[in-house]
Amino acid sequence: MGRPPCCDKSNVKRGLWTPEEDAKILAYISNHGTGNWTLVPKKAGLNRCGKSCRLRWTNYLRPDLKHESFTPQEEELIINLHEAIGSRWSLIAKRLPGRTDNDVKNYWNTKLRKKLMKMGIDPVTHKPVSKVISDLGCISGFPSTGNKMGLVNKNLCNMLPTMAEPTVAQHLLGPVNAETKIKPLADQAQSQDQVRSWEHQEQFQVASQDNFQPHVFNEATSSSSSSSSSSNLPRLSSPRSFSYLTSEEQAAPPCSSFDWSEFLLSDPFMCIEPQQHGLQGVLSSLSPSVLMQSEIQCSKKNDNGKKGAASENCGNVACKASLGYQINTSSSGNSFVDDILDRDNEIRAAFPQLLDGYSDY
DNA sequence: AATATCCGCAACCGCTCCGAC
DNA sequence: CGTCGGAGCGGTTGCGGATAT
Repeated sequence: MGRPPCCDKSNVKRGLWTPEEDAKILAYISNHGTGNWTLVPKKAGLNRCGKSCRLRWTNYLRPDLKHESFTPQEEELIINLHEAIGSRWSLIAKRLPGRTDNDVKNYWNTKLRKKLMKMGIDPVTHKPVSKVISDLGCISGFPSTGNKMGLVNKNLCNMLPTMAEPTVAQHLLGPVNAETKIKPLADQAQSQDQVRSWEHQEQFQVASQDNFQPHVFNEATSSSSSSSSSSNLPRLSSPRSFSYLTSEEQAAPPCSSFDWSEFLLSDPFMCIEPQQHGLQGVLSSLSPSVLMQSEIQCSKKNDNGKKGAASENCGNVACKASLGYQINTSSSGNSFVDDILDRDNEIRAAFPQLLDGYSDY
């Protein structure tokens, strides 16, 4: 049984809002504030769904909203944040004072995506389109949907941004001076809980335009250590933060060689608990930076830190992170696609039951 | 001038999250 | 611990204006 609708859709007005309706909702909220949105239309004398009222307020009527066009700085920040965390518009919007998630999303879909494509950059992976096509062309030997290897393929696609190089910022602004490279978010964070708390808004919010600088600009302008910055604002690093490991992390031995069987087994659709296959070991061997980045990606479908932080979901992401790390540090001459195919054959030999019921490819 | 197409934005839809009970 | 319902999120749709033919 599905959930009942929040209101009787047939009896509420839909579509564009009139100035009179706007005036009513503004008057009501200025007197009572925002509270229970389901009660707002009734109390404000509007024949609208409460949800519709909330959207109208948050996306258009809020007094702190900016209605002018996006600045180049905002544009740059959106691109960098999209590269780092994907289409999490609400999180991106929190870094852009006066902008809503809807604003950012629309701006991305109508302007930035096309702009990147014109520049030959894939707006999903933020990689040059030619590289994406060549990678996917190799992978396309797998069936696209409907079987388990298709899911592995999907995981690989999700992972692609973690390998993005050169970066969009470099395309836009030229190469970054290596000496002024920023430290990754993870290095600035005191704990993973801090990152989670950023995700949960309070510290993630950027209050003033003074603090608001895309990190590429920070790279170019910070003279020495970014850690000495007076601002406590966290800066999201892009997925390329893997290459921004601290010297200690770089010196540390990479995590034990990546185990493809664990990667495949960790696929949630495999219905096998990753912990049973030593994933915890993989997790514990990852550098904090890698784990932190994983956390951000993982939180896409698991925002709630309470629920299953070490569950299969994060285990899976940790594997992706591990894979990305391994690829970036691999000295093997093979492409990662070749490695996938090789290892896949091994997996198929070792775990024939995994492919029961699925056709060969 | 009329029509077709494109584009940007506001709004909606369906889903998940999360707190209250 | 499970259920319920409000709030929030991301994807999609549709309208209206701008531009091209």
